[in-house]
Amino acid sequence: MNDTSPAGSALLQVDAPHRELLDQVLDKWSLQVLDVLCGKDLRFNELRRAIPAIGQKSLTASLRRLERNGMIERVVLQTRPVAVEYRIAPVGNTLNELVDALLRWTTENMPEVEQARERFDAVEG
Amino acid sequence: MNDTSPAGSALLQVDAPHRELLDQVLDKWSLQVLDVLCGKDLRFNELRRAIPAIGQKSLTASLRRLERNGMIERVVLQTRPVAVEYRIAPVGNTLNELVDALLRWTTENMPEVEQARERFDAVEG
DNA sequence: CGGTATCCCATGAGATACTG
DNA sequence: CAGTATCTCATGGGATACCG
Repeated sequence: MNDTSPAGSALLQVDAPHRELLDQVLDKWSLQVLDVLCGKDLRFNELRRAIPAIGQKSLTASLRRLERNGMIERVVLQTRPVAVEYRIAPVGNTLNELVDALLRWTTENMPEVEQARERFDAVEG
Repeated sequence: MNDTSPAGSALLQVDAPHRELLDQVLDKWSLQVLDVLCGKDLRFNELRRAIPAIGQKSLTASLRRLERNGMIERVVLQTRPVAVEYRIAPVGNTLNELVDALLRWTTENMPEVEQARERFDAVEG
């Protein structure tokens, strides 16, 4: 690759399948759903309580998307009335490890980020 | 932590500062802007050509956000007419390494993801 | 060249009501 | 309990025109 070739990975382009997958599993709510399910299996309403800010509609959409991509499994327990349990799939666990790495990155770099923000806001203030 | 404690990292909650930082530097376009700038420094219109799908407005917004958080630097070259160059900051480079890890994850798990999608789509068809 | 300003629309997501 | 259906609204982002 010489210095006139286009930089950047094609996998990150908005229409690329890899990028589409990232968008579907790392969206606003799925990040958190995945995270709480890594701790333990939970039922629908337990998830709602674990993530108080989420709405029914968003939780349902997030669960369906994560299930469709194989990150979690939906288990219908044959009780009366029926109960539904969600559990993390192995591949979902590997994704969560990367999310944890992102979280560690934010923690390590937060001081530097806040200094940058102060400098920026001071100029354009 | 026993098995009745709430699962999940508080840092991922929607109003947490760490989460807000992730949202600001990993949004739809910033991911790609960061990526192409990791290869080489680029001017505004060079960035537009490197990311054809991006609009002026989105590019400007993305660059400002990345600059404010210290991920990139905006350098005004004193030429005639004035030129502006954007370059990745060290902290931006460390972030890009994590994004690369995410991309590798998608590549490794794409076959399994596609199988999961087929199973899901076959049932709810 | 490197933006800013304005209008417009599609999507995400909250609130609320209802159902097997 | 575990959703579905509907309405509404805020935000992101595309298109276009203009500016120093």
